[in-house]
Amino acid sequence: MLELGFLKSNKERAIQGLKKRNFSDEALQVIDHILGADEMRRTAQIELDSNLAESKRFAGEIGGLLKAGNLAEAEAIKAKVAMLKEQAKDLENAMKVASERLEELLLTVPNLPHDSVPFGKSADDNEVYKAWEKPLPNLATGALPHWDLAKKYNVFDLELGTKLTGAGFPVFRGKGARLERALINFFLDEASRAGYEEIAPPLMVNAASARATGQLPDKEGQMYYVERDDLYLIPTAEVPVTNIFRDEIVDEKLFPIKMTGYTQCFRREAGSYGAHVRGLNRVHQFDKVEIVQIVHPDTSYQQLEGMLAHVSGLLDKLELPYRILRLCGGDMGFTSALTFDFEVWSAAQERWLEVSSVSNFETYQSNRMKVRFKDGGKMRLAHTLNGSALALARIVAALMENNQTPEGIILPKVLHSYTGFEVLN
RNA sequence: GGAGAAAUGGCAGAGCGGUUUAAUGCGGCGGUCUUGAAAACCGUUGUACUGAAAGGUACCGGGGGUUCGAAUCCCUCUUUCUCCGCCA
Repeated sequence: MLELGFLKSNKERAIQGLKKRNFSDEALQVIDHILGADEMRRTAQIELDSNLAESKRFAGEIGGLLKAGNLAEAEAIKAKVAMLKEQAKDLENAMKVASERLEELLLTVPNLPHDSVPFGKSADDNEVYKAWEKPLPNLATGALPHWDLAKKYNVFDLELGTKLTGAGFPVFRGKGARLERALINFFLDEASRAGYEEIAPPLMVNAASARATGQLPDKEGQMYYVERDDLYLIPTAEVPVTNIFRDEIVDEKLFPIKMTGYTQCFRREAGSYGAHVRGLNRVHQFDKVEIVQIVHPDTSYQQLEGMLAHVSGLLDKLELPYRILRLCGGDMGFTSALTFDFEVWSAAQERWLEVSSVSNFETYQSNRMKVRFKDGGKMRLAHTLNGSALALARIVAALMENNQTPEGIILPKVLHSYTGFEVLN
């Protein structure tokens, strides 16, 4: 969440930022409500503190009086303390109410967009940051979309997934399952080579973790929830991996902290229907390798560049046509300050598929998470970043469609040693 | 799942109702000494909120209670360890 101190001294900048996120004048009042709640909390605390200080002083005096055998005097002071305690109860309550309101309001405010973020209402307004300059693959007539190819070559089976679980849970089989495993290993190896520590995290997290990275309360409806144990299935490895550093004071020398994790990701995708979600375009469970960084604030945008280069490198090696978008204020995630999306060309569907989202959250997550470091004796919040590198399902879809031939699907060279075969047929 | 034990600062570990402003040791940081380092010695060393500052308040796993006063007593939850059961 936004830092209260920042809001207090930069109200106008906050308002400009939220306007980029298309906040109405009415919605912008949340800032004033926050500042008001803070004021109330402070007033209550100042009174409460002096009340408690007085009680404490009296308690010490009583100790002395009792030791000296001055019972009458001690009783008189006890009566004073009782009165103070009555008042303290009210003050404590006032402070609690104000604090809770403050926290609640802060949670509803998204991150402020970076200066470079374009204005816009929807995905249509995103800026093409890096276009695909070379020609797109030219498929022969009769080329099939990946869901038809999947049947032809037994790559994955959606009907079977429906039988086992429900719609949106693909079952990969044979060479398809092997390809899945190959891509995971390839992505993890590339991330390790780039200096990311490999993490194999839990696939379920508690509410505190989900709140820290911003899934709660904003995306509660998008996560699977295990009520019996009060746990959430992770929508991305970002959640457990970033939370490794929750409530940690990090030694500045460790920056940049780079971690990668492969996990299956679970998303309810409530409200998504229609042709654009066919096949692997949108599923409830998919494999993804995520890269996460926790860095010094001064270097976060430089590190973001590095992450873009890393993801670009993966797609180059997979020989897939892609473009990079800079998301506009209306399409950015709640917690992000700047997000670049990678989209891969899916030749038979003739559309771009999002395969990676790389973001700098600045201090938005670290403030919720309390990831800090000491900067010359002063505590400062670190910056957090993450990106997909990469999400598998749609990569598989694009590889299948773009590389289809009458003999089968020709896999890019870089995968051959991982799959043990060159043609998926 | 059952029985027992435990949870204190970066770590180890004392304290078990009233100068706890949490002892002591280790580690960290600064200094003296040294050509440099080590050793030794001296000093310093948590977080949050609040305050212009001095200072104040809270925090000894979480929550609640007893008391004028709680790290210390009581209740409750959680976690860890040991043993038993079950099990990949």
